[in-house]
Amino acid sequence: MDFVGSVVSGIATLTQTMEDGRTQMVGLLLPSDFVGRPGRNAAAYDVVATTDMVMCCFRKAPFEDLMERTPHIAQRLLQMTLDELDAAREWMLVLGRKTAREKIASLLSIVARRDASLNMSGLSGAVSFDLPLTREAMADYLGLTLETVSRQVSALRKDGVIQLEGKRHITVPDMSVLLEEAGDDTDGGMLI
Amino acid sequence: MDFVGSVVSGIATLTQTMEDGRTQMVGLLLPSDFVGRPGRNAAAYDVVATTDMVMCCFRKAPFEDLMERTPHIAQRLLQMTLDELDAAREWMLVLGRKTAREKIASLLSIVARRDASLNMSGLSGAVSFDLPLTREAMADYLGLTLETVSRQVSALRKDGVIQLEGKRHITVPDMSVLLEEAGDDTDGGMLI
DNA sequence: CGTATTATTGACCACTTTCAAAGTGAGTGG
DNA sequence: CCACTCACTTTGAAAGTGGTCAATAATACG
Repeated sequence: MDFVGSVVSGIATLTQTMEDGRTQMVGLLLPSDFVGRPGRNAAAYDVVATTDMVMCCFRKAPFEDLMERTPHIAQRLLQMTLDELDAAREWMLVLGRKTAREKIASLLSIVARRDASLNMSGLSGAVSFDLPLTREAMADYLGLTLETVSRQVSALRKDGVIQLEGKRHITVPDMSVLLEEAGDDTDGGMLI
Repeated sequence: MDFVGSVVSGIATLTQTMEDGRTQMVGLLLPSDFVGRPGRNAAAYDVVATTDMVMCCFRKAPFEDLMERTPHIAQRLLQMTLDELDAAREWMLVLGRKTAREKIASLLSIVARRDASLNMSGLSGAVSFDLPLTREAMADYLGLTLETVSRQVSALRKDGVIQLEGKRHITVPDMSVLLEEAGDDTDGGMLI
């Protein structure tokens, strides 16, 4: 990669893969996210677009020069990287300690939260959104098999925590129930 | 936390905990590591010293002023944070996709590698080091129970992959065997 | 309409956890 | 010096969660 850039539209995934094919998603690139490592030459993971994408790219050398001359760019990148680090570490808790059902609920709350902040719709009352991932992608994100993902999504539906229209459109009648299922704090904290 | 700083000696852990007590270690702070988030007020996780420690601290406000006036500090912190992000993401693969035995082997190789680079000893031939963690801390790091950790350490010993002297001192007769067990690439890549 | 992709469901099994008991070793005080 | 305690570790047996393999269903697309 001899460029860096930022996502304008579309979705990409960051994944790591073992020799025998096991793969783990380690990040999701959404509009406004930054791509690339200033000061690095090798990309540590696979970056795969899952939809058509538009990106705004810069050649790396000129970008690094710009960074030398404009200190606030490095400071801004530092803030963004710290946010990514927080997200990665939160995900480590999900991967290491949560049950399959809690993992699904965690993923759905994250997507719901992001969707709400994007549409300026609140999180009180019913929340409705599209899942941008296949069952297999969800499995790779959550460290599960796609069969387990399918089963747990069905279980959450049977228990009334979520409603499905088609395969991908999800309605959450009561966010606090979903958060309870995710094992997160029910009360407070929800600053979108 | 109204200060930032850097570890001089000793070891601390970063952990996240759920209400019901399940905990996941999300990072290890070793000598030379940086602690704190310039530009943030709240710490997202628990920081716990597991040994006596010496740290070199700065009050946050003056440090942030210094960062404004010395661009290279932000650039250096960006590099360090990118390294931490890479480590966190590599660990996501371990947590999400590896078996208990592979997790143990992965942890041991990381400690061995760190130890080797610290002592300038190579990784060819037998490698010997102290584990700075209890079984419980290993379990929290790996997303396992301490019983499973104990069983898998015993299994690796029975299979001759490692040798134990006491509970904490480990000898690896052949690093490539351990790396094989970790599910990592055996060949190449080992630049310490 | 047929094929390919994605998703659901079932049966069975393996791995990890849970619960319980016993072992080890360092440090303390009689 | 030895028994005692406490923290850490090992080991066993039973239970449960998620994985594997396999068949079926739904959906999209040519």
